[in-house]
Parts: sequence; C-alpha cells; structure tokens
Amino acid sequence: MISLHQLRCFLATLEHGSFTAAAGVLGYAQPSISEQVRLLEQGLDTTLFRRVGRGLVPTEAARALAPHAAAALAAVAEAGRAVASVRELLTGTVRFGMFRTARFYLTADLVADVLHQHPGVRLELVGQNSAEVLEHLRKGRLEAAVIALPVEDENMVVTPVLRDELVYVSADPSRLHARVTPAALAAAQLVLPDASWRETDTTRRQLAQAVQRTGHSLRPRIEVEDTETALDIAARGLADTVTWRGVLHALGDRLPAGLAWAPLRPAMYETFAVVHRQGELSPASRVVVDLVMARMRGLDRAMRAEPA
Amino acid sequence: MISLHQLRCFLATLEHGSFTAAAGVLGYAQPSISEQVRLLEQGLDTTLFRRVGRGLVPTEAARALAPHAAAALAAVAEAGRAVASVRELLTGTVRFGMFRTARFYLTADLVADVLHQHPGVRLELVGQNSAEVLEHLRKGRLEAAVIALPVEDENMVVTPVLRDELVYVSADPSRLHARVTPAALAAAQLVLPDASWRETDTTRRQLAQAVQRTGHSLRPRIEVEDTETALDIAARGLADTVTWRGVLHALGDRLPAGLAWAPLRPAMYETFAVVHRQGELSPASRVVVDLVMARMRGLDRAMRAEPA
DNA sequence: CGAAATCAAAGGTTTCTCCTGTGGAAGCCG
DNA sequence: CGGCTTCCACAGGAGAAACCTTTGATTTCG
Repeated sequence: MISLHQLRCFLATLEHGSFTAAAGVLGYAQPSISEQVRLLEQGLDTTLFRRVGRGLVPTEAARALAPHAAAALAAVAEAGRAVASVRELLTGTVRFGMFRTARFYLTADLVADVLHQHPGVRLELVGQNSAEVLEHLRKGRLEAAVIALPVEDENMVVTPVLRDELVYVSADPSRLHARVTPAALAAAQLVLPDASWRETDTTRRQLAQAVQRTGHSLRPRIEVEDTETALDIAARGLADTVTWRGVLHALGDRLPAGLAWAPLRPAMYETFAVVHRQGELSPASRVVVDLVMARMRGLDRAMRAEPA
Repeated sequence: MISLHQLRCFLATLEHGSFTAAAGVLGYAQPSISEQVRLLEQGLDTTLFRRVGRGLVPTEAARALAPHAAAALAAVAEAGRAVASVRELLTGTVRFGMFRTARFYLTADLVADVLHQHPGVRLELVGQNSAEVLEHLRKGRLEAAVIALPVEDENMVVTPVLRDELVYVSADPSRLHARVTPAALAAAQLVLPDASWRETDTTRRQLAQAVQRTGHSLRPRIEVEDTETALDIAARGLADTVTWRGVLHALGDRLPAGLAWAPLRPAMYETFAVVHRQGELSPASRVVVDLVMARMRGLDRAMRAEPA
C-alpha cells in the first residue's frame, strides 16, 4: 500500500535527481530512499525512474505522479494546520451549555469576552433548561455548561458559582406588603416560565415542594416559556410571577415598568454551578468555563453586596 | 508522524461512530483502529474523540480534520489513477527519437497510427540527427529511437528495419548518363543537407570516405540543414545533391519538378534501425517501437520490390 | 439485574523500516 | 587508458510498528 513516506521520498528524489541527494535532504541513508521508491513503484505497478548508468531519469509516470503526490502532502500539512488552529483557539467552534435564563446573567458579556480573546472562533451557546443541558453533558454532546443545582452525577465536576434568591414579582404593590409565604403563593394568580420543563425544572420543583408542605399545590394560572414573557404579563397586571433577583438585577432599566418585587419568606435560593465531566477539558471549553466562572462570581459578589 | 493509514482509520471511525464499526468496515480488529486513532491524536497533539461511556463523540478538532484527511486520501487515489492512466496509455506523453529526415519515411503515418490507437496521448518526436539522438539514448533522455547505423554501443538493442540506397539527384539529365562514381561526386557541384552535423552524420562520412579513397575530398559547394531545401536548390539547377531513394519514394508527386536521379556506382547503402537500451521498454515506447518497425519494414519491402 | 456492546490494555507475532557494509557500474580527469 | 569518485543495488540485522487475540471494565438496554 502506498504511503506518504513513499511520496515524500519520491518527490525528494525527483527534485534532487538522485537517491543520494534525496537521502541527504531527508536525513536518511541512500538505500532507505531507494527502497521506499522501489516500494512505491511496486505499489503503483509502474516504473518511476529509469536507472540509467549512475543516474536516474524520471519516467512519464513520475511526471504524472508528482503533482498529485505534492497535493497529498499539502493536504496532510493543511490538516495539521487546521487542527492546530482549532487547538490554539484561532478557529473552530466552542459549544457551551446553559439554562435558558442564563442569558440574563451573562450571555452578552460572555460573548464579548470570548470574541475579544479569540477573534476567530465561533461560539455556540446552547440549551433550554438545566435538566436538558445536564442530559447533553451526560451523553457527551456538551463538554461543559452552567446549570442550576442539584446535579446528582458522580462523573461530573460541579463548581458552584452563584447563589441567587427567588423573588415574588407583581405590578400590584399591595400584594407585596404582606410576607410572601408558600401559602400566599398557593393562593396567588401566577404566571410561571419554563412551561415545557415544568416536570424537571429545579426552580419549579422547589416552589412546588414548599407549597405542597402547606397542604396546597402549585397551580400557576398561566404558563409560558420565557421569563421575559412572564414578566411582561406580570407588568400588565394579569398575574404575578416568581423569578430570580439576578434577573431583575440584570434587566435594570429594561425591567417592564410598574413591577415591584419582594423576597419569599422563608427565603428560597437557587445555586448555579459550572458543570463538566471528569477528566481533561478541551482548551476551548476551559476558556469559556473560566470566563463564565469569573462573570458569575462577579455577579454573585455584586448581588450579595446589594441591599435586599 | 502522521500517516495515511491513520487518516483512513480516523475517517472510518468518524463516519461510523465507533472503533468497532470502523474496524468492521476496514477489515481490522477493533484495537488496531483504536491504536491508529490514538497515534493520530498523539501526532496531532489533539483529542479527536471524547471517550464517553461506551461511545465516541468527535471533537471540534475532528470536524476540522475530516475534510483535509479526505482531501489527502483523495489526492493519493487521484495519484494512482493518474499513474494508471499513463500506464494504460490513456494519457501522458510518449517521446521517441528520430533523425530529422525520418519524417519523409514515416512521421505523418506514425502519428496517425498512434493517435488512432491511443487517442489521449501526447506524442513527441524529437531529434535532429542520428548522432545527436544516439547521445540522448545513451543519457537516458530518450527510451527508443530510429536512427541510421552504425550504433557502436553494446548496451543498446539494435533492430535494423530498412535499408535504403543513396542516389544522385540532378535537374540536368546529362549528368545522369554517366555512372556516378566517387570521382564524379568529387567533381560535382553539390548541395548537401545536415550542415550542423557534417562531422558526425553517417551519410556524410560514408560519402566522404568513398571520395577520399579516390584521392579527392568531398567539398560540397552549398550546405543546408534540410533535405527538402537541398532538393529545392537542386531543382533550380544550382547544384546537384545526394539523398536516399526512400525520400524520393516518399515525396512522390511532391518531388520538385524537373529532378531526376541515378544510383551511385558502386552503390552505397544506409541502414536504419530501431534502437533502445537493453532491458524493459515502457509500454508507451513499446507501442511506438512496434508501429515504427511495421511501417519501416513495409517501406523496405515496397522499395526492394520497386525497380531501381 | 442480566445480556450485549463498546473501548482499553496486555502480550506476542509478523511485518516494515532503517541502518551499515559491500559490490558493481559509470562518469571524470590527469 | 587507468585510477578516483560517485552513484545505485543488494544483503544482513536491529529496532519499531502494525496487528491480532484475549481479557477486563464500563455502559446501555431489555
């Protein structure tokens, strides 16, 4: 079978006109080059050089072979460069998983960071919900992600980076005067996000459990997918909603007008963590993981410092 | 160092999603594929597949590598086809040497034969003079040729194919009545071809020797390169010339008007032979050699049958 | 929980690669 | 023309690579 090494020896021989010269250039002994070219001739079932006197004369077949041999070697070299380019994070795609609401916490800033540090890379930030993302992680389709705890998988490395507090949001200030207890939640007319993931979503389950302990059940009047949609509906006074302080913090001025919020009593927290499989993390993911950690921890500090 | 085999294994693995499947397709055991991919990863200093559970997940680097790996394999396959195409005489260039005057004997017919049998090939018919062509043969720049004897080189295979007779050509019938002896040649006003090769040309040397034996020397009044030019000059009555009967035979109607010819006395002959180095002849040259032999021998028979 | 499938690792055999050393042929030059 | 150099071919042997079989560990699926 024909090999790259044979092609290299052949091209060097063709270029320099003799086995001896080719051997000198390639750093081998002359019989090695001679043998490789002979093997190539055998593999191609063709004479590539006429051995005439003490010299070599390339045949027509050699002239036909040369450009293709060069092309093959060039393709391999290019392959090496392409891989190196990915390895050095000059090109390629980085995929990172996140629960959908994470975009309030870091998407735009994270993208800015990555694009700035690595101008050539593509970035894919995928994921709807923490449970779905965790499944992708387990199947290997994602290397790393930021999701809400808990993560019960001993093969995963879990690094908590931000603790956020659930808050009750309403357009009606009167509903925020009293302590928002689980019983109050059960009685309220609510709009909740993550309609498609209500069975597995950790926040939903936390809320549901708290309400259930009062003997009631959590029956939101309205279900939507987006947190933003839920807030819009709340701003219209159609229902109240529950979200994370961090979302309000991140929205700032862009929070729909007329909304106010109050903490739950007892307080309920959600912890977000960067999660990845045990073992080596690719350089690309490492970069994104580090950036996410820095951003999220910065947010964590900012929110802890902020008055409630 | 990265090898084609590794690329093959890698692509099969990528395509079929597992080492086991790739091994099945390629006809190897699973650990062999596994090892080759590991070597490739080592050679590229990159992880190509994440080993997750019992499956493999290609990395970004693998996706970057794949097209270049395919390109390298394609180039090698193309190289094989290109060489085969030359070997099968579908494409490529066939070089064949001949003394210049051979074009009177066979060039157009030979080209027709080759192009008809091998529509894709290029044909190079090179050579000025038998001595020059022989030198090319010795240096390996030509594989085979048809030239005038003698060829004193034991490394060459010499196959005589045509014996031709030297004839005296003149526009003046009176000069053809007497026997054209060497002495007559010495006295004649001659135009001779092969000006550049007068030192080595075999016909010249034959003529010169014959004349010299009479105590004179051969001093042509005019020297030109082309036989056709010499004949044109002879037709204008400016000088007489000497050429081969085969040339007149081949020219037929196209012989310049007014020329007549007579044999030399004693007769002088020139023998043409197909000559090539000992050992294997490439299929391409073999084809041309065979065609030339057939054509030349046909001419030989035709001329021997023709009355002088 | 058992069965099937998959990758990884170990051990051993065969093949390939490459070297050194040698011989022979061809060209070069005094 | 004879010696010198240069080049290719060949042989033998050491080391590396390729490949196989067997085994083990893990995961998935019924």
